[in-house]
Amino acid sequence: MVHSRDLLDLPGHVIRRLQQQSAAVFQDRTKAAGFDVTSVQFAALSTLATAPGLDQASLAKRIAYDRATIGGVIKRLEQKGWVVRMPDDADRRAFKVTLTAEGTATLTEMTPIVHALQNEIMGGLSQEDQGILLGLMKRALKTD
Amino acid sequence: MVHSRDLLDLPGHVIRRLQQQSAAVFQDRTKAAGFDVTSVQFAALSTLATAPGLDQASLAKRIAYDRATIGGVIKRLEQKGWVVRMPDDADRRAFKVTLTAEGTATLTEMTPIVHALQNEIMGGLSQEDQGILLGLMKRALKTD
DNA sequence: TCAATATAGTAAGTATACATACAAAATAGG
DNA sequence: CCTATTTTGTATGTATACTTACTATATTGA
Repeated sequence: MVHSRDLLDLPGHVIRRLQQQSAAVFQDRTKAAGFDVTSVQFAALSTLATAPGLDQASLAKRIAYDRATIGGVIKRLEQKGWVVRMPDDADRRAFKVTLTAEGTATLTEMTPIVHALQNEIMGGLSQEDQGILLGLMKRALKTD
Repeated sequence: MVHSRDLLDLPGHVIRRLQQQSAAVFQDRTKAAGFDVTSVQFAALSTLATAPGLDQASLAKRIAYDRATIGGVIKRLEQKGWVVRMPDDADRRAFKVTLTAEGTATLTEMTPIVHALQNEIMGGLSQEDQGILLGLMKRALKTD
């Protein structure tokens, strides 16, 4: 009996499914609006807009990624012409990452679309339930 | 003002973080118990225990993956000796996937550990809040 | 100051994830 | 019965994600 729990009763499984749904909605809506961007790339751009010249390791910490992953993300953002990497004079190991004019413009266009699709991520929940869900998820994050 | 929303106010971002936390807890706890398994592999094993001889496409549908991803997962489970693939006599395109004796034994050992770690995934939430959160997440899934 | 330690970014390896395309096989429909 | 469509599994390519290891550089502490 204890043994026969359905996968949908395991939070881990449901969270994975929700993340899948979230990523799919993000891709659909941004692509439909003419953008070729992932949610990770958006998070990076969004953070860099607030903190221009941030180094990769600090950026990784802010959006909760490891350095290796961020390296690839930045590389692709650079290839798209949305960010540039400049050597940090104060620390020759590090690169300062900054949005380009095009990156800034694209982010400005994308942001309202990304905000608008958030409601869709949580399916048919009422606004109130969405608020409760978001609040609980934030509290469930150990590094709030 | 509308523009300055924090990333943690975007459900998509929080869901991604929660999925990260969930995967990390899963890895830690299962590894500490001596198992080398991912949550996806567990979901596959768990489903195959209920439906022996299921083909890859059907398995993919049940745990919400595409066929390409499941192909790789099954391949790795096969390499570990936990499942076998047999040609389906009724459909020569398909393979019937079944747990081996070792796969069944391992799943039996792992299951209580996986169930036990679920509470940890949702951090410091009370049992009641965990229930509410799980319920809301399930309702948020479009394909409930 | 100088050796021990820590940190930044990269590389390599593994494991998801998904889109697209393909060959082989099954099914539907006229 | 035969063609058009669909489906199964695989292959390829792209993008996360994380671990371990490595080089270059910074920092710490005796």
